[in-house]
Amino acid sequence: MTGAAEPLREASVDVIQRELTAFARRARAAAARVHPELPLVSYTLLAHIEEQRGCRATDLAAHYLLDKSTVSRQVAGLEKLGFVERRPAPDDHRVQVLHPTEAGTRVLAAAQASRMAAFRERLEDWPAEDLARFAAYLLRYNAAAASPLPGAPAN
Amino acid sequence: MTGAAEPLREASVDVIQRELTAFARRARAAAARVHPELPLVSYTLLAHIEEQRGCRATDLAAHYLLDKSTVSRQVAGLEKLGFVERRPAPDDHRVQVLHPTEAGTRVLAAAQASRMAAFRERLEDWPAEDLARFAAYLLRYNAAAASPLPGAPAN
DNA sequence: ACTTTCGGTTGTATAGTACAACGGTTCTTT
DNA sequence: AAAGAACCGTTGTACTATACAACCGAAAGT
Repeated sequence: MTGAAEPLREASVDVIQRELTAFARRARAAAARVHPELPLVSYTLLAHIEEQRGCRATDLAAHYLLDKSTVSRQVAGLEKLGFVERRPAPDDHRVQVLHPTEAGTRVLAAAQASRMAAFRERLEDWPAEDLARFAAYLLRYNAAAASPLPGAPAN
Repeated sequence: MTGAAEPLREASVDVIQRELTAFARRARAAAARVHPELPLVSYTLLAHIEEQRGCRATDLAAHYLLDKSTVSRQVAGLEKLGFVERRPAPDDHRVQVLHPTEAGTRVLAAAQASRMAAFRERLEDWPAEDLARFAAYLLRYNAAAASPLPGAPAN
């Protein structure tokens, strides 16, 4: 067990828990404010698609821990908006490779820019060193969260 | 302007942006896994109610940047579950002060415990120093995010 | 060939949220 | 004091995000 004799750790974990939760609560509303054009979470998916220069729906589901159906609908939405394009894979007829369209790339760039601007403004007066450490912590935390806990039921 | 001649800052901000977003995406699902009993965001509201030892719905809305109607329904849900109680304010007949019930306090404690456990497990092998710094960064970030940006339209 | 497994879609259900309209209350202003 | 404004909360409606389960077609394993 993690020692009960470490109140400092406990307190830190508690704060982290609380603050990450607070952030999560606000995130959606904030995102909607920052880029109302790109409806939603699709922004993230589109970003991933673009970054990977083409990927399958299953990859998205796996990477973001989303259900297939959710991804399917999100992608359908993006397609209807004309931001992604599906191309059947030549070798495997089951998969369809997703690519951003010209419009998709454009809108994504715009959304990323305003998003970045919002973050930059909030982090404006942070020393570079703290920024770097904060980034590293988040990466580390999320990496741990991504892999299901060892003993978890993983349902 | 934040200097364009600081690629390190940019990179850090980018990572922070991405990772916080990733966290936000997963948070809800994770919360549902950790405490399915307490339907979700309600957990946060209930926690706030308890912490404040009684508060009004409007306070919740203001604090969490939620619409009145959303809070109204959340509270209604919590009440139906028997976790909060409304008491009319003696002085002002418009407001109703929210208090956790016995059951509410109990379930909240349980949820907090399992939530904490999950976080603790994920943060298990972090040095205490890093935990403390991570917590501080999150506090700082959220404090900045809570106050609407100076130039923001705030629509 | 038969059966799994895999990638994706669709049906259905639920949580969370917003906006707009409304009903009472209380406070302001004339 | 009467009229109007501001405030607190609820309800109607709509939409996004999400999951689970059932399904279809294609591919891989036996």
